Amino acid sequence: MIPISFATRALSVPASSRTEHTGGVTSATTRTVRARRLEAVALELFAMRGFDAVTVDDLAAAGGVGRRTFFRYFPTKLDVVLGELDDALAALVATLRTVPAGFDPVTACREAFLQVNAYADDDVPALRRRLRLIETVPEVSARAGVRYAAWERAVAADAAARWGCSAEELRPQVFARVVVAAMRGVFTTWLDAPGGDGTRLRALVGEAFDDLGRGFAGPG
Amino acid sequence: MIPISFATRALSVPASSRTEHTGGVTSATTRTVRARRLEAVALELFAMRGFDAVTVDDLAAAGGVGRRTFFRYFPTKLDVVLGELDDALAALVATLRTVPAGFDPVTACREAFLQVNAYADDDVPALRRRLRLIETVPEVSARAGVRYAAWERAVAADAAARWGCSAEELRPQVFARVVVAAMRGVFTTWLDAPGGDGTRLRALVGEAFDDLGRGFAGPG
DNA sequence: CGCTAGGCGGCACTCGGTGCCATTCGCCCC
DNA sequence: GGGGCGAATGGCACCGAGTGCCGCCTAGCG
Repeated sequence: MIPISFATRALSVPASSRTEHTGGVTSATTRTVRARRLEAVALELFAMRGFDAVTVDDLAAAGGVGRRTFFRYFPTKLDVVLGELDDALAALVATLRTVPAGFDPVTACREAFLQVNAYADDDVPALRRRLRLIETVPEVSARAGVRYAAWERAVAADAAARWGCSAEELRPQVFARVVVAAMRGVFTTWLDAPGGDGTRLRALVGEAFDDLGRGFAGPG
Repeated sequence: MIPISFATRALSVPASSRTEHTGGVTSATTRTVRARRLEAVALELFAMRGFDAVTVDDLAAAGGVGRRTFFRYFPTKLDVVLGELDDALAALVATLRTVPAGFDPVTACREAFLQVNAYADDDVPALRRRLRLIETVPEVSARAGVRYAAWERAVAADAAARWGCSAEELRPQVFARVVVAAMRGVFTTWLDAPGGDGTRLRALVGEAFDDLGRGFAGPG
């Protein structure tokens, strides 16, 4: 994650960076660098003025990029907030694969999600800002739901394999949705309690999976 | 639910209904009647041409209504598909209130959701069409998520009261999200299995709550 | 040195959604 | 019976997101 200072600096240099042309064949690394800067600048603007009050033109201008180019980096204004959710999905799938077949889905998913949610302390402020935006702006939250659909499919497939049933059956379907929903509930709780750090987040993930494992019928 | 034949008929009479003016103080019943017709016509068009290929102008014209008026009945093109979700929420809350305080949240929610999902056989085809649209079009699905947020708040409040804790704590937060997610999983499963009727739907709801109550750690 | 490929970005367009405002019509009161 | 009154209507203009098209510019290569 790019430190905020970078974003602030970029904001104060609109004209010079405006004319910067990487031009021609842009390498993949250059591409992600630009995307990250665009992202940092955007989050900065959203935090300052609010999501709705910032137009895509603003984002493009502040990032020193044409409006048309902005949409080549992000399919949607909403997706700027969501960031590298797809990378996290890949990590999730990879971790699920490392858990031996003998373990039940709850255990497997607990491991996988603990892994995915292992944030360094330096990344926590940016994460909180991002999640706050997701929670605050309904449209962004909705878009997150769309992106999480792929996670649900992955979890359903893994669970079905471990239970020895089809992924279309009720149990893996419900389990998959429930796991992702639980994670979003964890984020909400973590976000609303002040001063939660990375360790606290992982603890909450663990608790949530405890609940999913033993069920909600018993006492807390 | 208005039978499909009505919608088809309305589609073939654009000009005459165009000039129909209820005018002046439209009663609440007239209003819902118009909304329902608009809705039926829209679902018909969506089914024929696909959601994206139908513009709001099309919907308004087919419903014999100005474009501006259309947006007075539905806040969004997406919401036409979602229908009377808010009425269902009210029913949910009402049912939750009737369950005595002694019962645990899982039992209370089971009752409430069984109640809410009690569809007459006549309504099932329309329901399936609606749900199919929600499942197929990602944007609509996302919008459904936004609308369901109110359900989650209601469930969280109820669960917190029964557990004697705050609604901001982890358990009610996770439980609320999980319950709604489970219901959406139920819909998916029910929809994808051919020939499921209202009874089958309620059976799946029951099964899902069994899972939520006893947890996913044990065997199926 | 010219060619080409590919990123860039301006331009115009579509469509969803909103504010504004004149119109129209039912209803109530005079 | 007629004149407001209030509410729904819907036309119009406008904004912002997203897309297709196309000319431009630069790096790399023959």
